Amino acid sequence: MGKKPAQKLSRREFFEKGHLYYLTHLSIDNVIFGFHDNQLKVLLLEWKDTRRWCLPGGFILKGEHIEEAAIRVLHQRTGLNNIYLQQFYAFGDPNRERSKHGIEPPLEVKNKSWLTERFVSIGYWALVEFSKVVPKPDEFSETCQWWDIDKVPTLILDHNNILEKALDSLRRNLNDYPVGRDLLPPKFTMPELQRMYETILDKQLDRRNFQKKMLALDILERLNERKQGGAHKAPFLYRFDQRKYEKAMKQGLRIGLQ
Amino acid sequence: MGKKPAQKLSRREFFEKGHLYYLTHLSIDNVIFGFHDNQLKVLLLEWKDTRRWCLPGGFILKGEHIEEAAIRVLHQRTGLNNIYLQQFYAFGDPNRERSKHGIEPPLEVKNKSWLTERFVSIGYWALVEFSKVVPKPDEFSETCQWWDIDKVPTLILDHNNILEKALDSLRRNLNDYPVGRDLLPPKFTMPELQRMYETILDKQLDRRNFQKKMLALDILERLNERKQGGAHKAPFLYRFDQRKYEKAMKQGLRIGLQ
DNA sequence: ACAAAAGTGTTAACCGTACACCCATGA
DNA sequence: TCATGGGTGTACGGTTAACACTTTTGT
Repeated sequence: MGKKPAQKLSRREFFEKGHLYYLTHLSIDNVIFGFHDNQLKVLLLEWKDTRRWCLPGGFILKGEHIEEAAIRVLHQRTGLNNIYLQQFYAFGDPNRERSKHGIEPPLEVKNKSWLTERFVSIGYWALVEFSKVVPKPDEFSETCQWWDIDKVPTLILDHNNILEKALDSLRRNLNDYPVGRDLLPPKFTMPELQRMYETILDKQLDRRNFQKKMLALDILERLNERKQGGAHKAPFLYRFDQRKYEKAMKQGLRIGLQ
Repeated sequence: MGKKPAQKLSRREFFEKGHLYYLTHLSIDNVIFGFHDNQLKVLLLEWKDTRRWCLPGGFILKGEHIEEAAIRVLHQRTGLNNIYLQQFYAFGDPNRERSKHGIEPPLEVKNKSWLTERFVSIGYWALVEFSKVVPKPDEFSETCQWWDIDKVPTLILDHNNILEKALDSLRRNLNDYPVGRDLLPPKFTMPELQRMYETILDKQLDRRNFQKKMLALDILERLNERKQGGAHKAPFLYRFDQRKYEKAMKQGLRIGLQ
């Protein structure tokens, strides 16, 4: 008890016996951001029964650090490892009960399941490289797919609110820490980096000042290559200097974008 | 069940039956800051049995918002209402078990109590007016008193770490939101306000530039009184403009102190 | 040749910082 | 009258924001 179940629980066992392995009343919700086609995206799941969308989440094993749990969930949905996760808020409204929102466990276990109780959820956000993700639905969901951040439908429970708060936290983070490495491919152009910032901040930035600021941070390395194939002048490719990036990650920056 | 217990639980009932009223595996820890004698203070409790110090904390009733729980705990220890509380982090190390840190429930209920399990704790910090607080120990503690922030002893569990993180969060908050109203008496002088900032930031600030910045925020109102009784030139008294303070609280500031 | 995107440089306004001067008060 | 703390103003330097010009490329 308290360890990882020796074998995967069946759906029914999960409802009936999950509380033997997982912490009750507590869940994790991950807001997984990606960037593609000049759009900020978020990974969502669609429930099998209700056909409603939600954030990828999960529960905490009894011997597991909550961050480990978040990492595990992230890995299960995206296949990715070594991802930067940021805890941003705990959601503790007493109305956070699945039963109050039309999300019932199967009839045969109703009123017996730990899942009908009220849950406090701890929110994490993550930034991932869009192209590397292979979205995998979990056993309760039909599909797992990316949504444009401004087209997200009404989600279950307070998940829209959680997403909102995650975006807030991410934006606040933008001015104090470097970000691009996790959202962009290893090599990228300055205009691409700028689009990313503009998309997250939902704000237009001056091309020339942006370039100066980014270079002044001293975390970028310009390569002797240009991105070919565009319709116009070929822009230089850049990559992050790993060492300097890590350092900036630790001690913070003060970017101050317009 | 799930409601507030009709009458206060005895110590033994609390250990044996607490899980009927409170969420298991979940606790609240409050870091309550005060300011007095040019010192930042934090309110701590001393356990009866182990004589060790800890942060004032508590548990979440089944029908209670986690923030309500934090407010309730704050009220019980300080007697204060309407206090600004800020959630700053959830602590989820699986080693957060009382039993692993020499904090055992009474022998007669050992191994039967929900309190021996591992707990995830949600941290809140609060700023309170030192002089208004009447520290009240809870039923498990001997004393409840203020400690200078730089003289805090070794606390139980990871409470030193929680305190550290709370200070971090408070400092980060300082540059984005107004703060003084909650830590200072209603009328205060500019030097007093400056000492408060200096103490929290642990940094000396230029007197003249500080004054300019604070006034530029446009949340202070200078009164036609001066603080008498000091050894030197009598400084003006100020108070916060409530409406403007609230507004700044919502939309944030960008102070940028040296 | 032209439009559109990218690279580079210049300037003026603003802000943060350092510092000087005067005033009030108690010893 | 002197030391100390408080109130107010100025000047310098660096940063930010606004903007102009040139280069490259596909059509």
